[in-house]
Amino acid sequence: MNRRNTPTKEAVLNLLSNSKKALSQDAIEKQLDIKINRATIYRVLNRFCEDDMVHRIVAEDGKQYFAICKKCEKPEDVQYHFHFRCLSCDTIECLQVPVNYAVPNGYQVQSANCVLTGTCSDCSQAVG
Amino acid sequence: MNRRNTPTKEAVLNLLSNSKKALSQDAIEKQLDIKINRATIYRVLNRFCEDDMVHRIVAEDGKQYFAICKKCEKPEDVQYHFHFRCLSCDTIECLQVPVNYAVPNGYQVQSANCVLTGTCSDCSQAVG
DNA sequence: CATTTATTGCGAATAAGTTGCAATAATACA
DNA sequence: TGTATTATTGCAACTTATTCGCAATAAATG
Repeated sequence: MNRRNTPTKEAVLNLLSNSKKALSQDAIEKQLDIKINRATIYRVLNRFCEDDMVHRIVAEDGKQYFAICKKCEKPEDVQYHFHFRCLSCDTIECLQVPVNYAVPNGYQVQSANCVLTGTCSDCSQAVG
Repeated sequence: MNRRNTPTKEAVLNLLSNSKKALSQDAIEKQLDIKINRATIYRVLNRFCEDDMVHRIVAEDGKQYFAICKKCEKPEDVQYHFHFRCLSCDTIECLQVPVNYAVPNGYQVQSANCVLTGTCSDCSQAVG
């Protein structure tokens, strides 16, 4: 199952690389210049996740969001970080805030999905 | 919009009260003795959440799970806590582990949804 | 250039959750 | 205790996110 390079793959990866926010399939489809099928976008994203190039966030709305962030490049340092969902501008971003936890004996953690929801700094300021 | 007491409401509340795990609508429907419509269960659960009797967790599977836990009784102390999703026994439970975070300036947090996924203590031991 | 097979598009399927509407039943009050 | 008010319920239909089967397309390899 060797991976192949396709325009689709490149386009999605570019978009994610240049985005400061985590993107949903929906958002990706809208922002792409080229028309790519919904199912294809999901498949490309799922492959990225399998290959650990991208991480997946599930927000309180139950939707999946995808992000590449600088911290992902040094996973030893900050394996899991908080995400922030802004209800005002409806975006999700990676925070430079590590997730610290100490689970009770016997629990084995394989992954963490931590999302804080509220108003981001941009939108908080916009009020004043 | 005063709340009324109904058998449905009581049954769901009882189930949640006696459950050590967070339950999905699906699980609730199955565990109930009486047959209650899917939509009704959701409406009852949503009302519980509005009234702060129950809290809602969204897991990595994108599904909603509902729980009453002791910590919820003293929300000042431990407002947010981690949840644990066990892939082995397919359950979600509240951990007595508080969520600590320090968001950057300007961010306003309204809620937190933090789920750790892996193998719970029961299932970890089951291997040996 | 030909072969292999990963990738794509399409349509349909699945699953979670919500909504409109009419019927039912819990509460308040005469 | 009977009646009016309206919260709650069941049903069916709808929405939205995500996946899947399948045939067609197009990377990679040699």
